[in-house]
Order: sequence, then structure tokens, then C-alpha cells
Amino acid sequence: MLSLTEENYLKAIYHLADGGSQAVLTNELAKAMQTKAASVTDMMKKLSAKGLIDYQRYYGVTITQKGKTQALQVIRKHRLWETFLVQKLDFTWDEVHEVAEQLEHIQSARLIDKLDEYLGFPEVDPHGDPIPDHNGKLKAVPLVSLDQLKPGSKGIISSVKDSDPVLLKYLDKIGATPGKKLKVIHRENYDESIEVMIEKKVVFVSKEVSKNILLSV
Amino acid sequence: MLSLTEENYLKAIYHLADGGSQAVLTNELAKAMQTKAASVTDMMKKLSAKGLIDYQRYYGVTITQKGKTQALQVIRKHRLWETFLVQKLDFTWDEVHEVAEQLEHIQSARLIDKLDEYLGFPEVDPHGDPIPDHNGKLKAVPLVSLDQLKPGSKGIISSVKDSDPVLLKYLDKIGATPGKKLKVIHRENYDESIEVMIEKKVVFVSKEVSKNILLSV
DNA sequence: AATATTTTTTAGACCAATCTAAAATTATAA
DNA sequence: TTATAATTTTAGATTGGTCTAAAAAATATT
Repeated sequence: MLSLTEENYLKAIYHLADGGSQAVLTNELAKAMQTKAASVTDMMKKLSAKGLIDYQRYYGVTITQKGKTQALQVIRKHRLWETFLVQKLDFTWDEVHEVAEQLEHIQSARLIDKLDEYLGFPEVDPHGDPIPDHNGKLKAVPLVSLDQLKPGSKGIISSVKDSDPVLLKYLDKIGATPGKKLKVIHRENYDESIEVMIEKKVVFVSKEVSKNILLSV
Repeated sequence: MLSLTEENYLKAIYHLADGGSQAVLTNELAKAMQTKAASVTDMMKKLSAKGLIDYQRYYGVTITQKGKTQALQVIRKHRLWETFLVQKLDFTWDEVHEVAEQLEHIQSARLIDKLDEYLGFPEVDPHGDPIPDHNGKLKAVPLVSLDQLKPGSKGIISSVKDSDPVLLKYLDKIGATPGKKLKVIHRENYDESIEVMIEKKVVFVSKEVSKNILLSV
């Protein structure tokens, strides 16, 4: 069984590699884990010895199938708990991340399957991220970030990348939440800010924000 | 903030001292924590330095008011989670202890108060143990264990001491669960086993089991 | 009361996860 | 292509929680 720290590293690697086979560098990981590069190197050796990652010194790591499976189990738990907090306990979507970071480490397969059932086998969490099923299978939906859409194109907001409460509260305020229809009206060349129509309402968002909004088109 | 280990020690001290001011010996604690006496001594110094217990070497420890408050917060969380698991996720009362041992360490006052509300502010957990309120107040109900009742006396099963799944499944089978009316019919002098009537059904229980059944009379 | 037994504490070590500082390696630039 | 900069790794130390073995204190026994 993995330690809490090992689980967190694995999850970070999975996310930084975009779920895929892409290599992750020591410093990236150190930044993501809010720790020092030396600590990361130590952990890489450990995870590598356990067959969870492939590690080549000075060239970063890639996650193995075994590691991916483990990471997806943690992600499943994280997203189910977030859904529980919003659906049942009336948390808002900007409040759930921190608590879910703790709950995701509870070890009980029975608990998480019961929870899944209790929530009605949800497919996405409150931020629109897909929830891996019991076997760790993830429904892959091709998404585009708002900053890549051309004026005139339409889409449905699917999810939000960053879980920073400040961003989430802001998106809530302007109505940019998962499920909403969106149309790009205009892109300003100077700062790449975008004017969009979200369900009849016109709003302006900066490039920085637009990069965090993912849509299905 | 307390570490997971500190919380567990504090809870064990609270329980062994029966919630009170009674002193707890190093070896008792070592047994309860499934660790060695030397480890306990180390931890006692730490908890003592934090003002959570009064520690006198060679004479055991007593829990301070501050320590009691902390212990009760953990106990509140444990019992609320157990209630959640049974009420909402259809766990049986013999399945909840282990998972609640993990969940009780989740740090979020907001979460636990929301959960409390969601469950309808329950007063007791699935084993009949009282749940401390938001302020750590515990409704004190005087209880007697079945082994101390005289033939002829009646009571209502209030709670069960041990959380061993084997015991709980057995009690379920014979109908000895919290809320049930019970009357003592006879005590056998040789082995102190007891014959009782539980809601019209006559059952025999050993002294060992009878010590674990608590009643309000 | 002196001795033996039990309990508790101390001393010193270990493991996981972390750190700082120095060394090694790779990437960049003159 | 050789020097410089950036990144990564190693070496050695630290902290929390644990352990074993030995010492110290309390309790029980003769």
C-alpha cells in the first residue's frame, strides 16, 4: 500500500504528464509539490523501485501503467468526495478542493463504491472533471481551452483547470460554470482577452482566465 | 494542530480514563495503542509539553481540560462518521469502526458541522454511544453494564463497549441492539452467565458478553 | 528489611520524509 | 568549443514516531 506522500506524488506526476506518457521534470514536480528538488529525487527512487514510474536521472520521469492505475484510484476518490460535498453537504465548488485533498487518502474500497452508488454514479465532479469508474476507466472527452477558440465558434463549458477558490468564485459570478453554452464574440489582439456570450450574457475574460476554461465543441 | 498519532493517543487516554480524571498507566496505553512502553513514554513527554496531559514519571497520566476538549472533538468526528456510514451508505454497525478510525482525522470544522446537520444532529452513534455536540458537550446518561444487573431488573440497551465486528455481528443475531428492552431472568452462579428476555425472546449470554452491554435503567 | 520481580524510563538506533550545501550533469552562450 | 548557467543528484543532517536493550524506580515476596 502507498503512503499518503507517495499517493500525492503519483497524482502530481499524472496531472503534470497530462494523464499520459509525457516526461515530468524534477523541478516541475518540486514546484507542484511545494518541496525541494532534492526531496523529489529521493521520492523518484522510491516510486521507481516500486515500479510506479520510470525514472532516468537528469531526464525526469514517466508514469507506468501500474502507477497510472494507482493515480486514477486517488483521483476517483478525490472527485467523488468533491461531488459528495457539493451535492449532499451544500458546499460551493470553490470550497471542496482542500477537504477532498484529505478525504482522497481514506483507504476503503467498500466506502468509495458505496459513496459512488449513493451519489448515483456521477460522471463528472463539480468542476466538470470526469470521474474514473470502479476499474479506473476514464471517459475521454476531447476538450479545447477557451483561449484557443476562434471568434464565432461555440461550445459547452466542460470543466475548469485551476481549483483556486478565487478563480472559481469569479467564474461563478460571471456564470462560467460547467454545462453552460458559450460563444466567442471577439478576441482583442493586444492582450488576447476575449469577449464571449454565456447563455445570453456578454462577458469579457482575460487570456489568463480563458486558458482555464475547457469546452467541448 | 495535533498530528494523527497525537490524536490517537489522546483518544486512547480519554477512553482508558473513562472520560474522567483517572490516571492511565504506561503499559495500559501501550497495550491499547499496540506499541511499546518506550514509545508511550516518548509521546507522554510530547503531550505533556503541549499541556494536553499531566504526566508524572512512573505514575501514569491524567488528561487535562485542554486534552479532553481535543479528544472529544475527535470522538465527535468518529461517531458522526459512523452514523453517516450506517444511515446513508448502508454499512452495518460492525463494519464502520475501522473506516471511522481514518475519517475522524480529517481536519475541517466546516465539514463536520455540515455533516452533523445533514444527519439531523443525531444524539447517538450506531453503537448507542453519545455524540458530543459542536462545543464538545456530551449528554451524560448513567449506564450500567448487564453483568451488574440483578435478576428481575429491567433496562433499555443503550450501547455496546467493544467495537469488535465479531461481537457486533453476534449481538445483532441475538437481537441485543441499542433501543431494545431487556429484562434479566436469571444469573448462573457457576460461570456468571445470564439469561435475559430481549423483546419477548429469551437468550443466554456469557459474562464476557454481558460486560459489553450497557443499559439505562 | 533485604531481595526479587515488574513496570517505567533512558539511551541509542532506525525509517520515512524532509532539508541545505556541495558535487555532478546537462543545456546555453560567447 | 570552451566557459557559464541552470538543473539535478548526492551527501549528510533533522524531525516524528518507532524500536531494542539497559538502567532506574516502584512493587511484591520472603
